[in-house]
Amino acid sequence: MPDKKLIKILDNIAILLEIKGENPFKSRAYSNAAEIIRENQLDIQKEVQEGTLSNIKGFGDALVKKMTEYVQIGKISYYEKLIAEIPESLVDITKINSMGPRKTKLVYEQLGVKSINELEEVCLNGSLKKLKGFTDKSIEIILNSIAHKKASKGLFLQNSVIEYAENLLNQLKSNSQILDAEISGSYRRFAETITDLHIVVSTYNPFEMCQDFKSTFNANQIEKHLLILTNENIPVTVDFAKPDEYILKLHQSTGSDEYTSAFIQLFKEINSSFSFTSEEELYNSLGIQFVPPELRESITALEKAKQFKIPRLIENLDLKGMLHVHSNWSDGRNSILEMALRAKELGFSYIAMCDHSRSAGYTNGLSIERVKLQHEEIDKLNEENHGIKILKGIESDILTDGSLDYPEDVLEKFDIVVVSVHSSFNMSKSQMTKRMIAALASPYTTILGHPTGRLLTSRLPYEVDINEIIDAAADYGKIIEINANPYRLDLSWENVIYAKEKEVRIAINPDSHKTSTLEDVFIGVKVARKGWLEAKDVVNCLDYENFMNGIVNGRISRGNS
DNA sequence: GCCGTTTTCGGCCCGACTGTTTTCAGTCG
Repeated sequence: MPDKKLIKILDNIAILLEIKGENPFKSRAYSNAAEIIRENQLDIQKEVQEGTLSNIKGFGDALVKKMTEYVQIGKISYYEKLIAEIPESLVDITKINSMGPRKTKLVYEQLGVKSINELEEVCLNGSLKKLKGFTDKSIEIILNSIAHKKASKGLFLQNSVIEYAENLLNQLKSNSQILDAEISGSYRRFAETITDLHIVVSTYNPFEMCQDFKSTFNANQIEKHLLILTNENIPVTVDFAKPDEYILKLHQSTGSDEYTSAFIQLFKEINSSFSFTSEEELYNSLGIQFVPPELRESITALEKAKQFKIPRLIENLDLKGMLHVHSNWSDGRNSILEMALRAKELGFSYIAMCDHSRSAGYTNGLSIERVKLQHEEIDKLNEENHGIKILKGIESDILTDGSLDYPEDVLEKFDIVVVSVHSSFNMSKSQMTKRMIAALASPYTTILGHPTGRLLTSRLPYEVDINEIIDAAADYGKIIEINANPYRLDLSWENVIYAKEKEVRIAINPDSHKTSTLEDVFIGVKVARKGWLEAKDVVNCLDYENFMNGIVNGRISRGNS
């Protein structure tokens, strides 16, 4: 388990050095060290004690010395000195859009702004506009970004609480007097972001068990509930119930308010029993079809359940192809073969390498020459036969005019082309929509990547008419991706419902940059389930032959005999 | 601040966009 406090200190040093205007490469050395610890789950204490830290690339004499100090006394004096010089809170300001280190320094020195609230104040009272480099437009961007940040306060990504939630659950389940326990609430429904965790526990002695766990979790007790405030700052409620109440409580605390109140009404009309051994039995007793937790958002699901029209939703095992992954040819960590072999381990029979295209310079995007070399490597790997087929793909930038990033004679060499926006996010809605539709119109386009560009809790989607994009994808017969990166989940499940209505086919893609995140693809399956998708709606549920015949060979209408 | 299968010094991730810039600095992906 890497030391989160240390990672934060290193990241903060990097930003503070940038604000100070130090050598950017010195700053990068610190953020790089933080990244290495995070990525490799490095136990710094162990490395220091065993004297092995200096063997790790990225830790030179200076960093080893600072890490040793941290392990010995729990702090780094270099950092203490730095934050005595520049307020640590300036780090938060650099997270606001258009506020880089230089502008952060400027507003601090000229206006004494040390916090996001103070930044908002100088935006509103007009004093920021007097500074060089700030205009109405940039102030609008800053205010929007602050508003989004405030609105995201208290929201957690599923991904960020999963480890904590499961540990808690295991701790509860390991007690012999606890018969069953499950996380309910918006977490179980797989909401995009959650505000709290709710756990329901089955036991013959609710009140006693509640008391027993009170000290373990350092919690407040209200009757048969425990309220835990965690280090992660996410509020947790643990609800202890007797076995005969357990299923109803679990069910009641899972659905949305709208869903649950409609369900309770139905339940009162029909049922006299209150004790069930499973949720399936509960639904059965009402004479309606079982509704999977992901669908328990609106009463639509309940209506469909009455008509027995809930489809068999897609499951992890339905996926056959891993599309849209990156390798160390662009900004990925692992080689093509490493990515392929891990995908094979996860049960996939084909993988499409989709490294960045040439315009994405910061990602080491592929020049035309390097595309050729990569294709040679893929051919060689396929000849060697590693038990998984490797497809030649690309994630092509959609340029500002909507064109793709290579000439036609290069584009036609790919098996699949994922097209994505990575630049000029601040276009008007109509311009951005037009740009993306132009990309969909290209005969070389296979899949539209992360269609709204949002980053959950940190970046708003760019302005785009997503329904118009989905309509265009339907017209052109193009696929849209559910980008399963836990920060993106883009398309959102609501957009997926609309896409399904329009019969747009979906790809579930991890957009993974290393072997350890290939499993993110299964997070995308949850989004797909929440969007009512079946295996037949998702192109990477096709086996290799059908994918090649139906998607790859049918992609380009001309010159592809 | 890190690194070295030509380097112990001189590179290290680049290029487009934006603003008020008439030749450049800051931000972003």
